[in-house]
Amino acid sequence: MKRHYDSEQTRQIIAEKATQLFAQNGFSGTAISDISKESGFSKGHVYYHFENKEKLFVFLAQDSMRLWGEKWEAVSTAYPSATAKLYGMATFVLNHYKTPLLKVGQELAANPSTSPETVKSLYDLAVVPMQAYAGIFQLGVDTGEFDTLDVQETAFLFGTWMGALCQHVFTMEYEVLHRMFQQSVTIFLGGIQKK
Amino acid sequence: MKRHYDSEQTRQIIAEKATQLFAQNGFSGTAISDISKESGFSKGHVYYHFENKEKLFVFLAQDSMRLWGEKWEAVSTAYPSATAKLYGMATFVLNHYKTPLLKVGQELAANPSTSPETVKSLYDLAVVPMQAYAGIFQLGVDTGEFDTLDVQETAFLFGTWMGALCQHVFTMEYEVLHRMFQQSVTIFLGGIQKK
DNA sequence: ATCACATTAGAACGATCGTTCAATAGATGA
DNA sequence: TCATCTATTGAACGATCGTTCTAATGTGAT
Repeated sequence: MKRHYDSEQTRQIIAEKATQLFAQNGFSGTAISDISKESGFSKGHVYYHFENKEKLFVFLAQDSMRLWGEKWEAVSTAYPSATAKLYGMATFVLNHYKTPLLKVGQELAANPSTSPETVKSLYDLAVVPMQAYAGIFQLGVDTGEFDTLDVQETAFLFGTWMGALCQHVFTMEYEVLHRMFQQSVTIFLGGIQKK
Repeated sequence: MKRHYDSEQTRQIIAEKATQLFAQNGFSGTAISDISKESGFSKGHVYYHFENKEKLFVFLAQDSMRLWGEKWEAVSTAYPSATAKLYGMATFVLNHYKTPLLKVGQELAANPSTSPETVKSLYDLAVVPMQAYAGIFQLGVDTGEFDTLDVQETAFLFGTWMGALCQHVFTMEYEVLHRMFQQSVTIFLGGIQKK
């Protein structure tokens, strides 16, 4: 049962361009007409694939976050220690910077006219990276690399910092930003490692 | 030469409500009609005081940033060391959280349709807090409290972190967030203090 | 009381937004 | 080849946006 044209690919293209635009210009800063123009398909066709703008965004955010989690799961095993994992995570976050969708999600969730289901979906999304961070810190405590610490709180603080650094991805050079990420981890580790 | 009604106060009210709305809902997420509704004055009257939306925002951002700098200048002398200043700065940032306008400024500056003068003005704005941060780190290096470090880079990293924590000001309780700020400074200090 | 001017409101504009829908074009199976 | 279904377009909608303009209203000086 083959597709007639390649509708699946069309949907993919729209999704990719939309992700990029949302990440760069925010939710209300991105128009369906922008997505249409950038992807090369008509405005009406976007609605053939996605019910509306909110649902489109939620899908993209969920999808990119799910992919993010899977990729990290696959990569993380290569690092031998919690300390190495933390440096690896910094580079990983930088290289998979679709996480800005989380920030844009905050914008959407904060808006009073956003539907409650959407808000709920968006809050649930933050769980994915937070669990990944928490896993590293729990490991570090268990192995004795890190001081005893509140794992959830530390994950929250680390995640906040990494997410904020991501925002500079459109205005700074990769090399410079990469050094910033590494430096951040070094400082962070200095604050939680066993003396 | 007194004002007829109290136009100065009117302008102040509009500015305050607008600042709050911009900080909470972003630039494109805030409509002039919102500002009108929230301040209690007509939409047309907003344009009596401010030329247009962009100029209004730039004014608010510049004004709040200038005030921020002055207040910190006045407060900072009370702290005896760079370490104490850094903890004080964290509380200060939390209590004067209008800094989110900086984040909103990024949103505006990233939008291609924003006028170049506006973009320039917004970039210049980040200088204010960055200098305040850099001052603390320079002091710490001079007094020997901190390890030798790149002052500008460290200020950038610290500022990024504090700014990101500010974003939670609308969704978290003050007490909890305050502990997060303090904890962040503790971790950060652990990474830069002399061993 | 009246005049001039500062202050405010509110209607109206063109543009753009998210969304809907009827019509078309391409592919498939009979 | 024809009918059917999917994929796609483009026009059109009502709402909302930033902005402008005109008219009304309050104030201080004369």
